[in-house]
Amino acid sequence: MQETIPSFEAILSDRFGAYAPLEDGDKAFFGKIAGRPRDNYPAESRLWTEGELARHPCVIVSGWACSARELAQGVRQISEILLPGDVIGFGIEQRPRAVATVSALTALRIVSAQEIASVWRDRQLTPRMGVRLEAMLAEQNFWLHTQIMRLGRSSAYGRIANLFCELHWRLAGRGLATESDFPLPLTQEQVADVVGLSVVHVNRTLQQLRREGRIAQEKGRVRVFDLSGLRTAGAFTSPVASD
Amino acid sequence: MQETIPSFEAILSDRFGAYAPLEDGDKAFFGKIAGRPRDNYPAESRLWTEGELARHPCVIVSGWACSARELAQGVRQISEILLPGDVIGFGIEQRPRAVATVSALTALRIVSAQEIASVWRDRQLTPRMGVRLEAMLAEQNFWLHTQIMRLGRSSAYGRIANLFCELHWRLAGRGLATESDFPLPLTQEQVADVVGLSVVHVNRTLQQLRREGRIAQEKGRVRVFDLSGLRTAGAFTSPVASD
DNA sequence: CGATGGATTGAAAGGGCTCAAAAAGGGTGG
DNA sequence: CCACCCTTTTTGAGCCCTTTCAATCCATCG
Repeated sequence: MQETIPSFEAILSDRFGAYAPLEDGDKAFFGKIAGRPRDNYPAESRLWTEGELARHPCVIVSGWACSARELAQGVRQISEILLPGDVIGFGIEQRPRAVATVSALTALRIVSAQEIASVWRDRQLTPRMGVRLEAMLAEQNFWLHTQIMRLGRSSAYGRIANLFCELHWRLAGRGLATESDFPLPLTQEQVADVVGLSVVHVNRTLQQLRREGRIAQEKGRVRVFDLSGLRTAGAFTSPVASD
Repeated sequence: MQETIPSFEAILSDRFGAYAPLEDGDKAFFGKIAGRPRDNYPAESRLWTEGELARHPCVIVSGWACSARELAQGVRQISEILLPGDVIGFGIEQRPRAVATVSALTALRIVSAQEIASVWRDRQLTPRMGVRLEAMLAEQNFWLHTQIMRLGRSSAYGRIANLFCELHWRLAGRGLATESDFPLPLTQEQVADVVGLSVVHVNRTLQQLRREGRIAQEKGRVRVFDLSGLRTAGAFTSPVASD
């Protein structure tokens, strides 16, 4: 189903190159991280718990994760989805304590990346990378605001449309989605925890989106037939001026 | 109604002293900022617009502000409330472009504080202040996650109870609230834009809170009769382990 | 071929919204 | 100090979106 699977290094280049043009030193930097052994986590396992002292940052190699907050008895609200190439627990997330619980949504592979913490501290030493990290933080923040807008002022239909636009945009930026197609390896229950709806209603809303010919779903992927229409329906805005 | 109004410098000390003990150099730092002339904005005026290139950071001297995102025709969702002592547009908010629109909720007085940007860049030069800024960012992030939980998985009653707990906690931390009393200079419409409800329903929910004897309202202040009860009702958690 | 987790469907109840209008404040100018 | 205007708060009633509770269907897997 998925054409060419981009290598982890390619994902890193796409992800960070978007913020500042790549140079030779950068390749070495990414290579060092990419060369490290992976840690594996099964779906729905927990990486960090809110309130704990956080550990060093790491990067997602493959699989999806999320940060979330939990209420009593299995009620949770996911605040952001973390995709391959995203950094977990960098900057804000970990100082002094984890601000949210991070857990795997699918089977997850990550590598640790302590150098990100030091680049962040000594911004002067590697200015290009420092700028990227700031921009990355800003973008992450942008998506948090997006999530707030989604939950506060959108119908179920708009929430899901908007979420799909976000996922498409973010995945496309690192070579993990095509023009009209992106992976969605989540259960409807997990989607419900993102958009703050019941599973049942997520199901019905997805059906509506399909019935109306906006999307199709097949084997963990979503095909988008009318991206601009979906963006209008979800009142989607991207973090950059251009697209 | 309000006992002793803390000076701006006192607010700054409370706000930043919470993250790292104050020393002599800090007083000079705060004094320099506090000595600067104020800029004034009327209620509901706009400081920055989402997507614009941001300017240097500034600190709120008095009044409340918010960052928000707007949809068509006057629909908006406030993502965070900014209180006296809070920094506007520092770190994340401004690089490379403003992530949200910032506007005044009440009459607002601010001072510019470029030094915050430089402290942030050269973390090594003033490590104590650097640590504080990181912690402050982390706390701000914590409240964003709180807002997401509020909007995604709470009833109207829980949302407002939780919001009041947050405001009480944050204001108390800078000497602007007592044990059982905090200012709330917002219209019900503004509250509605925070908690993602209609004005009408905010009104009814406030009535319910009053009828049940949890709170009382008088002249722009809220008296809390049973803080721990309110916290339970709103599933409130604070950003620090202790309280 | 059961077993299991996920997707789907039906029906009823509820919470929150909308629309519209009245009541209550709060300023302002005379 | 009063009259007047504009904003904010309050109230009523009906509707609709979303939830809840149960069951059923479906696919994958040992």
